[in-house]
Amino acid sequence: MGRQPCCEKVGLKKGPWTPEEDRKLATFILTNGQCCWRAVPKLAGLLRCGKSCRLRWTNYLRPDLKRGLLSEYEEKMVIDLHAQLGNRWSKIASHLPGRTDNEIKNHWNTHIKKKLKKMGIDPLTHKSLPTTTTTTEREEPSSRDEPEEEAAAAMAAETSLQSTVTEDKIPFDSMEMDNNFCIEQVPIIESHEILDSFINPSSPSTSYDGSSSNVLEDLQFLPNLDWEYDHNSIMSIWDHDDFSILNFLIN
DNA sequence: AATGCCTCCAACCGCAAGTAA
DNA sequence: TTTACTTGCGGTTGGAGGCAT
Repeated sequence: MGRQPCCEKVGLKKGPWTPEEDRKLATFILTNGQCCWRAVPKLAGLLRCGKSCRLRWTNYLRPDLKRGLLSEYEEKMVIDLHAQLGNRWSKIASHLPGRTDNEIKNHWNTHIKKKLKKMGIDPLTHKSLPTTTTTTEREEPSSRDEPEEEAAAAMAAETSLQSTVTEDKIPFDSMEMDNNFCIEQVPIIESHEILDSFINPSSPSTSYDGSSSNVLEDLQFLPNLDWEYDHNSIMSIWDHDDFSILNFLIN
């Protein structure tokens, strides 16, 4: 028998998520936690398939995500881990707190791959490309946005980095740092953690315009939930337990 | 200013793996 | 063991925005 689609596709919305859809999904997850994704769109009142909801949450709405470009340090980590693990993006992501497999995969394909090629390193094997490599074999000629000096410096950095890589040991395991974060270990996020990240101004913003200080503002969460509270009011209820906070959110 | 090309990344697709009955 | 279903993963695509001409 053929594989069934993940959901009834007829009448389902595709493409970019709207702030309203984000708000509905986030509200649902806040209220119910992460449960059966297949049921989420129906229960949350979304015309999306469960898969799309899961992806949106894990790649974008999840409050523990970092935003912005990978730091130089994170980039080195990715290169190191890729040398060890290959294209196992989720495994690589599990070593980088707050980063998703999709984000790392995109960054690899758009930035790191090119960088390595310019440095004369094969991004697949992490070994030096043959010196006879022609321009047609490379994806692009040396370009306007990366001067030779920068490439040389990056090469030097990479060389020192590679010296730390061994066959059987990943040189740095970020799970040991900070809060022992690991993506694979956070299927359920406590409501207070979600709220904390939403409310904390240092939390990531969405891509709508990046101008506001938190996701709630970006999603226009407050007005749509008929909240009569401003940011300070939310902070003032912070000492309450989870249940009362959820009631506050829902009612 | 208009047009075309390029880059980036959010989101989709299909398959694999895991799990329950 | 088989079947049906859910979730996770990696490859790919499409569109928005930036840049060059």
